[in-house]
Amino acid sequence: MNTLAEENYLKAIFALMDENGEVMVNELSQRLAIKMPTVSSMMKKLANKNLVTYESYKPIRLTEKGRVEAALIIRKHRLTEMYLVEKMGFGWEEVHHIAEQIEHIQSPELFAKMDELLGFPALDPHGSPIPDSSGKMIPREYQKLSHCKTGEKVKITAVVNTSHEFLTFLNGKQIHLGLEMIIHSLEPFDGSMTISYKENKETISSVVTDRILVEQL
Amino acid sequence: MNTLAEENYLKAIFALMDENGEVMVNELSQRLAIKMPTVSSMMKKLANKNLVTYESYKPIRLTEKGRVEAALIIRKHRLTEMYLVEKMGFGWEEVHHIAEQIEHIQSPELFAKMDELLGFPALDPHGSPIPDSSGKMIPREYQKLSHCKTGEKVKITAVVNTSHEFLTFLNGKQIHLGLEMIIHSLEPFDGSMTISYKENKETISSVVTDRILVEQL
DNA sequence: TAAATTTGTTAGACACAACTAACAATTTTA
DNA sequence: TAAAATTGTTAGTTGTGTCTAACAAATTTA
Ligand SMILES: [Mn+2]
Ligand SMILES: [Mn+2]
Ligand SMILES: [Mn+2]
Ligand SMILES: [Mn+2]
Repeated sequence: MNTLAEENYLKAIFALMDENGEVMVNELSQRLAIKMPTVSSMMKKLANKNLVTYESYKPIRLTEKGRVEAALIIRKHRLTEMYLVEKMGFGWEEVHHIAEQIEHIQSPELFAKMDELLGFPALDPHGSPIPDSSGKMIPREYQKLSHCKTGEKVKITAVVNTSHEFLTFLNGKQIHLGLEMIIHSLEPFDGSMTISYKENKETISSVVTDRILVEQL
Repeated sequence: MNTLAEENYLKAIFALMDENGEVMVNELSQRLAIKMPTVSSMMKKLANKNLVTYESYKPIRLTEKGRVEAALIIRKHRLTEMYLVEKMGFGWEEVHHIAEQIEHIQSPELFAKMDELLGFPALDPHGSPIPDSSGKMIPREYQKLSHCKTGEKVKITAVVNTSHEFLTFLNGKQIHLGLEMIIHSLEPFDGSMTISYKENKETISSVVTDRILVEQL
């Protein structure tokens, strides 16, 4: 069994591999807010447990075993978030920090029950896919809203960042998953975008459009 | 904030004070399956944090602060057990080891929500009182079934031991909270008791009758 | 290519929470 | 009350996961 610290490293490596392909000690250090020497020595430990491949000064990669263990923690995280929103009435902005703790609970029964009560959901409340119980995850190939062009009609399928502040900002603008919108204009100078949806017309910065994933309608 | 280890010590001291009044290093050591020198040094740490009173070779007691912190962990434990049984469909024999982990989750919102969804329950699935959010717990002074006499009619109000094995044993005999029974006979030699309830007539040992709490009807 | 910057490792320290071995105090029993 | 048993402490060790200081390698910039 892996420790709490090990589990958090695995999850972070998984996310960084997803974003950038390979992972440097430096990146992992910043992501986890843990100093490089600590990360470096943890990588030796994880390599020893055959969860990552790692040689000094070379990039880090999850092994297949490591990838599956990371995916199963992410599964617990996302099932929990979905359960908290759908069955307990929490807002999508409230659940991440609770799931960050519950993802480490050791109880296959608990997560199997959540899964069952939720009807075996494919996505979490932020639109991210929930890995199956063997660790398989269907990758989402949606595009960033920031990459869309004027005149396009799109539907929000996921958000990239799940911080309380970002999601509360979206709540304030009544922006949520499934929302359909038209791109009115795109400011070339700073990438800010004017969109319309329902009765709203809003201008949002590229900081926001970079964190929203959409599908073309 | 207290560590996981500290929280488990506080809970154990609380339970032992409840059972025996005062707590010896030895008892705590056995209860937690942690060697005495470790317990001894932890007591210094907890005394330093003003959670217990402790002097070498003297019995351990929780301070008022320690008592409240212990009660709040027990509150989280029992709310969780109740939630798992009432809202998720677990059996009363399945929930203790899950609650043992979830009791350490730091999220007032999560437990407030459980409490609300459950309608602010006073008792957990094993009949134990749930402390309120200020750490107050109404003690319930039921008597052990083993102390009852032949001919008495009683109702089961709580079970003392919440191990999977004990509760599964009770399930097998269709014994549950709220069950009313008549004491047919009591064997003086070994304390075994013959009881009848519904269509059942069973003889149960004193190991069992010691762990069942009842009220007189 | 040489210097500067960034990235990473090694070495040594520390806090926490566990352990064993040895010894000391307290309580029970003879 | 003396011996034995039980209970508890002290001292020193271990493993985990963090840190800082110092140094080394790799990459970027001049
Ligand atoms: Mn999340
Ligand atoms: Mn986590
Ligand atoms: Mn319990
Ligand atoms: Mn616990």
